[in-house]
Parts: sequence; structure tokens; C-alpha cells
Amino acid sequence: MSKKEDILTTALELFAREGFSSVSTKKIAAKARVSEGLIFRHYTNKQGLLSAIMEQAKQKTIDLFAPIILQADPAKAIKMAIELPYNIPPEQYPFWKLTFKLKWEASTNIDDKMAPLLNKLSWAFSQLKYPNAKKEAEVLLHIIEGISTAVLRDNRQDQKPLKQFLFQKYKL
Amino acid sequence: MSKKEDILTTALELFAREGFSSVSTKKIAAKARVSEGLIFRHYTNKQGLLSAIMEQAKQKTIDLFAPIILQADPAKAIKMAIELPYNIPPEQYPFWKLTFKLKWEASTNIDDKMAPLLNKLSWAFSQLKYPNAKKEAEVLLHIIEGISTAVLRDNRQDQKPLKQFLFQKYKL
DNA sequence: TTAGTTTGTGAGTGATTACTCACTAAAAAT
DNA sequence: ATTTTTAGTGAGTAATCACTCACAAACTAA
Repeated sequence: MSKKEDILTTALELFAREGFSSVSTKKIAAKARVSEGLIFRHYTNKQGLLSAIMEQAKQKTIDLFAPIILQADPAKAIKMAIELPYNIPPEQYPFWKLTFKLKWEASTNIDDKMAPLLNKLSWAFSQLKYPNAKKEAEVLLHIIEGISTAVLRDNRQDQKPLKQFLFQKYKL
Repeated sequence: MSKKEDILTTALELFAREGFSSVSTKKIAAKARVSEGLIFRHYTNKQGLLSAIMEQAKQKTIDLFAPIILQADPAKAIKMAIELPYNIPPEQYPFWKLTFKLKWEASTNIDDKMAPLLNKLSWAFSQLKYPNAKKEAEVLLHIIEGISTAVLRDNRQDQKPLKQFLFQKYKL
């Protein structure tokens, strides 16, 4: 792994754990074992670092959602969406933690990322003849985000039984 | 309003909008129109300022939840919980925004604040003979938090129709 | 009045901040 | 083999950081 990548993954880890503005470039450099100057050589400034991380995040979101989006069976698609929070690869936790954290920063927008999933769920519910597919999808997305938050934040495994409960609730 | 209070409300506003570590004590002092030293006279250090804010928040949470907790009719209690996100007084938005933001800081815990509401919902669902009252409550709380997030973050009014949809879904 | 306490100021502190720059080492291109 | 480009360093910089402190004003109590 190149030093450029070292910087990116180290910054991601620290940003996810401590927050963007709480982490100094000096700290990132020390942990990634590179000179501080190299950060600016590769990423121009601290904000550029964050932008590079989010650029990577965009692709990871697509990868994570892809199997659901491509699923032709609406019931299966919903089931997969519910399973999503439990299927995040642990090495990607910092990513998603940061993404959820940045929900609250003015600059970024998580809804854009979630839009494809929302649309797919909306389609799935309408296929299943739910009278209010769009709203049904919005509600389920809120639930999925809530579970994800609990899992990512405190690594809460007690959210697992909720999965079975939701399967039952949506008759899957 | 005393200067001490000016500092607190100004800090709250800035913390909610820009985040705790992004806001300098100098900036708070300037906006509250007091000397920077006065902040430390009253609140010891920057962290002390945040603690004082969260202490106030604790009381506001109790006040906001009280009518629901005291509601003897389970159906009405659930209805009131669903209405909660729409009934937050706008002048308390910074408060709740900060509370939700701090969900992601290691030090604080939002679940403690939400526990009484979760328990009440659990009670309400069990009164209404829902087979899985506890989990039903957890799911609804996720939904309520999701709607609150959308309302607080972007002042999204498009979440309002969701209210009617949820009433229908829970047969209220 | 006076003594004591609380509230308030603003200049100053060392530490830390994001970022620059002159320079070297290595790699790629000619 | 030589030049050019890229990767990497580490010392340095001005600005900003949270915080202190000597002092003054305002209020309280005797």
C-alpha cells in the first residue's frame, strides 16, 4: 500500500472516530508514518483529504447497494435491504460511521447516497401492491438507518433480533 | 437575560450549527458580545460550557416527553410519540440538533435520554396486545428519530405526510 | 462609608493549528 | 546517460487555539 493510500485510510479512521475538525494533520501524519508535508502534496489541504475520502465512499456505496438494486424479486430486495446493516464489512465501518456522522455537517448530503436504495424499495413495495409504496419505503429506510446507527456506533449486536421481527412484519 | 445566559445560548447555537470543536471560544465571545475571559469565569473551560448545555438539555427532554409518559391511553401515547418530531418548538431546534449531533461523539449517550420514551411505547404496544411490544417500540423509535433528523437537519416539511401514513399504519 | 464578593475586561501566554518551502531521493521519460 | 517529473522530508511560519491573570467596575452586607 502506497503512502498516499496510508494517509487516506489513516485519516478516515481518525475522522470517523474523533471527527473531522478534532483531528490535526500532524496526528494523521504521525499515525500514517509519513511527513506532514506529504499530506498537502497529495491532497492540497485538509478539506481535500475529506473530499478524497468521500469520493471513495461514493463507489463503496454503489458496491454495497448493487446486489439489492439488481434484485428482480421485490420481496427479496426488501429482505436484502433489511439485512444491509448486518452485512456491512467490518473493515468498512469507519467509512459508514463517517458518512453517518457527516449527515450533520452542512456541506455533505447523505440523502443523495441513499436515493437509489429508496427508489428500489419504493418499486419493491409497489410491486407487492402496498397501497402507499413510497411512504412505506421512506419508513423502512428510516428503520434501516436507525439500526445501522446502533450497529456502527456501539457495535450493538442486540439489534440482530430486530431483523427477524422485521421479516415477520413485512411477511418475508 | 444575563451575560452568563447569553454565553450559553450563543454557544448552543454555534455548537449545533458548526460542531463543538469547530467553534472557538473567541467566536462565542464575539457573538455573545462578552469578553472571552468571562466564558472561563462562568464555565471553567470549553468542555464545561458543553456540560452546562447538556445539563439544560436533560430538563428539556423531560419536559418534552412528560405529556406522553403521563398519557394513560396507550393509543394516544403512541399517537403523541409519532407527533413528537413535528411538535418540537423551533426555538429548541438548536438543542435537539446538538443532541442528535452528539450521538456520534464517544462521550455522550442519547439512548439514556430516549429510554423513558422507549419504555412508554413498549408499555403502550403491550397494552394494545401487540405480540412483540418491545421490538415494535424499538422500530417505531427508529422511525421517530429518522423523521426528527430530517426535520431538524433540513427543516424538511415533506415529512409531514408521513404522520398520517403512520397513524393509518398503527390504526390510530 | 466601607469592606468583601461577584461580575466583567482585555492584554497576554505557551501550545497547537493548517500549511509552505527549500531541498533530497527515487522513478520515468528522453 | 541525462533530464524531467514525481514522491517525500522536516524545519519553519503566521494565525489561531484554549486559557490565565492583573485589574476595574458593580453590586451586597455590615
